[in-house]
Amino acid sequence: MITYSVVIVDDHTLLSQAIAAMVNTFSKFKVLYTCKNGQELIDKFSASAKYIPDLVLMDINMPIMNGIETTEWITENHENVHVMALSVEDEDTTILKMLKVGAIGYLLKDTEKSVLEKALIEIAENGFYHTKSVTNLLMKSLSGNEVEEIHLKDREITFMKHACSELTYKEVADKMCLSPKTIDGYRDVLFTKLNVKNRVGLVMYAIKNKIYTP
Amino acid sequence: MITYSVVIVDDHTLLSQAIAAMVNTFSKFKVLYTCKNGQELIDKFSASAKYIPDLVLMDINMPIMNGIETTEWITENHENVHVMALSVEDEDTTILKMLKVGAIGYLLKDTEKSVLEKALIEIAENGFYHTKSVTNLLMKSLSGNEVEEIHLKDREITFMKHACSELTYKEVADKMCLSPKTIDGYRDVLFTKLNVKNRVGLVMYAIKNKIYTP
DNA sequence: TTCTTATACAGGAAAAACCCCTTTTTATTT
DNA sequence: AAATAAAAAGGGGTTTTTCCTGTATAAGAA
Repeated sequence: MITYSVVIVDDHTLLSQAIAAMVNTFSKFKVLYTCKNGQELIDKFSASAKYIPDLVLMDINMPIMNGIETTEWITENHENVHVMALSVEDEDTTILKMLKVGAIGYLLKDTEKSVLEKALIEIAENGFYHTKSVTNLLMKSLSGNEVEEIHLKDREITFMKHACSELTYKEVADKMCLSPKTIDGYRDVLFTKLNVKNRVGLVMYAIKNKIYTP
Repeated sequence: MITYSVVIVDDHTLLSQAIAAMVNTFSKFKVLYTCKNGQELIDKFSASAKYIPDLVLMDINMPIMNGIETTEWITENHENVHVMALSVEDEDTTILKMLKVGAIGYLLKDTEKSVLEKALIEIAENGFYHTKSVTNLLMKSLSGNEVEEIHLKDREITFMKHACSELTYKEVADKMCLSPKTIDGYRDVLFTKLNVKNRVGLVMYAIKNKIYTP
């Protein structure tokens, strides 16, 4: 019987080790090793071909190099390695971003063991796996409004972080050594870019997109 | 050899099953069952004495009945059951709240398998386990400023949830069927109660304390 | 050089948020 | 029923935010 090699990437060591233990109980799969972040994984891949698995189970929120960047690197450099995203959040845009950079599956962490096994088998044998919620999401995204890229510049991000505080805009301006009117500009640009109506909307966007962590 | 029975409570099924698998590899421990939230656990406890374990590994953020409430119930009704908190967040106040209601240990989810085993053994045999960060925290809390209880009423919480949106206060007033002036009142009371200066402060408090989940 | 383009900044006005203090209404207690 | 406490609402003010439109300036492209 063919066994597929699996690598797990997750900054929560306990979780990754636990999933590793679980995957090892599946007869068709064998965990090669686990990583704490994307950088570690790339280092491994680059070190030797024997560290390159068939499948990567990838958490999205990681320090140093997150799941999206890492998945992008994998699909660009090792196209025969399959990546399945594994995450606690079912935020629409996050899932889409993962699929966009080449993940072929997306599982929420609150799934059953048997579902995980089924997903792994399907990926290994057919090359794809999607939970129903992802399918729905894909349909939503295909039918109509495009999920366009929002590119934020460094200064906008800095401003947004300051906006997630109790500072007034004038105080933010002081911190950034800019005129309050310039800050007005940043804010207005972000309002239209991110499609929000006021500062609270800005704060929510920053939090949802990990620009600011409460 | 004595084996200790363990129950795992976590709404992320995958994680709880994975941890269960891991705990079962520890020779001294045996998982009785897993639960998705506090309510399920209480139902089990109440159903039969054979469902009452020696140890509970408890996640804090759960729907229906969270880790803090559940731990409180356990320590009140089954004082010989030990609870260890298991969480991704190392927010000071959360850890303190857990310890306050009777958890005897606190582990962050990014710990090593071996650390978990050591922790379980220490709890089972000595009845306590604290990671270094918790010890630090306890010292901080003991030396000085008391962590005083902030009691929020239902309407204040409802208001706060609405404040975490792009609605204006006037619109919030409409939603709650109150005069804008009453909303003004709620806001001002919360500002002093929670020691924040503006709406963003309110939003941050709500998020940090899981009153609103982005 | 001239034409863009991006960035920093301004004036002004209206809306919303914030603050303090008072009154009415409703519920609770005695 | 009267006293008291709490919740809801209002008056009127200042500050901040929001939303326009428009200008100066420097850097890069034609």
